[in-house]
Amino acid sequence: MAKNKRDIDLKVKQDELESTATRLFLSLGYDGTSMGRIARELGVAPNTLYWYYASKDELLVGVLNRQMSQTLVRLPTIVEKSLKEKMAWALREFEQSRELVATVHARLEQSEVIREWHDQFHRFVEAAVIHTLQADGVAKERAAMLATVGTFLVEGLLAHPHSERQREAILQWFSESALPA
Amino acid sequence: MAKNKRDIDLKVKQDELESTATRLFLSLGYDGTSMGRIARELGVAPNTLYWYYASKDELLVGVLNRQMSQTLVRLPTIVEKSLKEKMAWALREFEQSRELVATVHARLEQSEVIREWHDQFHRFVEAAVIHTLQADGVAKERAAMLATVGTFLVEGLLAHPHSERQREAILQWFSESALPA
DNA sequence: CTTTGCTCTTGAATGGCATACAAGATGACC
DNA sequence: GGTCATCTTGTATGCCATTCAAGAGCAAAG
Repeated sequence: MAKNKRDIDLKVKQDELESTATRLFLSLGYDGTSMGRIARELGVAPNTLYWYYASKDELLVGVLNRQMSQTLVRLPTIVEKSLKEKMAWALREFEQSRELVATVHARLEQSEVIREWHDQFHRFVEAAVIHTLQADGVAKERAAMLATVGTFLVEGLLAHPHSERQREAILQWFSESALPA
Repeated sequence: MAKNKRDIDLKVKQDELESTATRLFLSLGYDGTSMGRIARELGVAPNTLYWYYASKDELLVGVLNRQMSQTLVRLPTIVEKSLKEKMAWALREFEQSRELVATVHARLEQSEVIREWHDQFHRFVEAAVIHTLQADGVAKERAAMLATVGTFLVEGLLAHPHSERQREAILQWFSESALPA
C-alpha cells in the first residue's frame, strides 16, 4: 500500500514541523515567530509550510494538539491525587505554554480553527473536572459550576505572575470551598 | 500662556484620536485595526499618529486609560452594593472590551508599556476589592487572596461565553464562599 | 522504457503592516 | 519679517502571511 507509506511520511514530516514550530512558539511567542523563521530553521522555503497547513493558525492548532497529547500521557499519574494536587499539576503542565494560552484567547475572535480547538479543549477539561468532583461527592449541577470556576482559576494563575504562596493559598481555599466536608 | 493653549489643543487632538481608535478597536479588534485605517477615518496621513503616540501599543494604552476613566465615573453608583452586584457590574462594564482584555494579556510579553499598564491596573483593582472585602469583615490576608480570585473569575467570565445562569451561579457561589456568614 | 499523474517543493510575487526619516506647512513670539 | 517649536505629510523600508504557477521526484500504468 503506497498510500499508506505516503501517509506515514506525511505524519513524520508534520511531526518534525510541529516540533520545530512548538520550540519556536514557546521561546519567541506566536507573533514573534514568523512562518519564514520556522521554515529557515527546517531548511525549507517559507511557502512549503502551506502545503501542510492552510494557515499559521492551523499550524498553531497542530502545535496545541501536540502539547495536549503529551500532557495526556502524563495524566494517569495524578488520577488518584486530590483536587488541589490535580490543579497544581495542571498549572505545572501548562506553565511553559503560558504565552500560547494567552495567544489562543486573543485569536478566538479572528480564527475559526482556533475557536473550535478552544471550545473542544474546554469541553474536554470541564468534563474531566466534573467527573472528578462528582467522584468526590459533589452534586452534578454544582460540579459543573465549580469546574468552570476551577478552570478560570488555573487560567488566571497562568496569565498572571504570582508567588508560590499565593498559588498555594488560592488552590487550598478553592478545594476547601468546593468539596464537601 | 501659549504653552498652555497648545497643551489644550494637544489634549483635544489626542481625544479625537483615542475616540476613533477606541471605536475601531472595539469593533474590529486591535489586530484587525491598522494604524492606516485609524488615520483614514480621521482624514490624516498614517504617520501623523506617530507624532502623538510612539507606537500602536502606546495608542492602545491611551484607549485603555480612556475606557478606564469612563468606568471610574460610573464607579460611585455601586459602592453601596453587595460584592456580587459589584462583580456583575464590573462584568457589564468590561463586556464590550472583552476582546481588548484578551489583547492586553496576549501582548504582555511583547510590549513593556502594555505590561506596565496591566500591572498598574491590577494593583488598582485588587486594592479596591481588598478594601471592599475588608469592609465586609474579611481578614486582610484572606481578602488579598480573594481579591485575586475575584479578578480571575471576572476575567474568565469575560474571556469565555456563558449563560446568564452560569454567571449568576458562579458569582453567587463566590460571594457565599468568600464572605463570612 | 516511456508516459501519466500524484505528492511535495520552490521562486517570485502581492498586498498589507508598523514604523522611520526628512522635508514641508502652520502659526506664535521676538 | 524672521526664527522657532509644533504639527503634517510623502516617501520609503523591511517584515509579514499568503498565493500562484511552475517545477522536481517518484510510483504506477501502458
